Amino acid sequence: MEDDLMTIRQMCDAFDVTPRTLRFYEAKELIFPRRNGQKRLYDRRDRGRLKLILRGKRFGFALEEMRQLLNLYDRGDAQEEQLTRTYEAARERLAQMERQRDELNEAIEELREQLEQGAEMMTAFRRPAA
Amino acid sequence: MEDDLMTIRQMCDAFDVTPRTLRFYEAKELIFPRRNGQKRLYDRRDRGRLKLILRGKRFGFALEEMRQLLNLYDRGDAQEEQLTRTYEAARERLAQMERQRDELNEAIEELREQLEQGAEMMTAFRRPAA
DNA sequence: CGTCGAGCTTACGTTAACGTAAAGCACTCT
DNA sequence: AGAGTGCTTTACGTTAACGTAAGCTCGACG
Repeated sequence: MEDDLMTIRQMCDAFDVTPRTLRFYEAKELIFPRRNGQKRLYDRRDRGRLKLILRGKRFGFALEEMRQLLNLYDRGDAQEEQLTRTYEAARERLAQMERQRDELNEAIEELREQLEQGAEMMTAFRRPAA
Repeated sequence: MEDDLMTIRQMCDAFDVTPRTLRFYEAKELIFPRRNGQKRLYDRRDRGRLKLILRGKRFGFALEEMRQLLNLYDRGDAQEEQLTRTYEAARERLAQMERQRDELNEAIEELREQLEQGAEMMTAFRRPAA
């Protein structure tokens, strides 16, 4: 048994992405599938990277950020500095997300207040039931 | 006293936007300043609309959405239906924002967990103090 | 008279992450 | 042979909300 390779379609089904997406990530040098003739074949490593990429996206990382983080690991020497950098990138992102959440909460509160005032206006404008 | 008009620069200073932004909003038919020769002059109504626009932006409304909402009011007949539509648009947006906040919170939690695991890895990799 | 500053118009540039043709190869089935 | 399927490459299109640059006008000021 080789390395348990998958075609592009199998990948799409497995990860719920389009072929375009996989080719795009490849063009952006985030994954490096091998070829059989001209067809792409994805191995376990490719799947691992893709999984990390998709997870990163959920966290709001841009693709370019993910590329850099992945490349840090890929030097074979996942030494302290690399790990530290990744860790710090993640902590920074976490802080960003928390700020974003706080702003969102403020906006929600503000809008909620507006709506309450609006509700009063509504009843004021409402004509007596027919 | 007329209607207490302002130049584009005064508007920019007052609302902390660029001239480009005001001209852009005008091109998109969100505000309609009058002209003195070729210079724009903004009256109280323009300022009111701009204020609503910027508030809407904070709430995450797109400009096109704001245009539609503003136009509802502008028919002179701010009747029940118009108010209702605006009210519902706002409530919908509020729901969206809450969903967005919830997703963000999930992502934050997930990332936090990852980071805790990562912290363990870090200490494992750390070599004894020099 | 020259030019300076403010404002104007027109119009292309930016950014991210793909979507969407268009056209061609490689196999397989019938 | 023809048709169909799956994959490929190349390359332009999309979206929002402006940024930015070029070139013109107009009134004021020294």
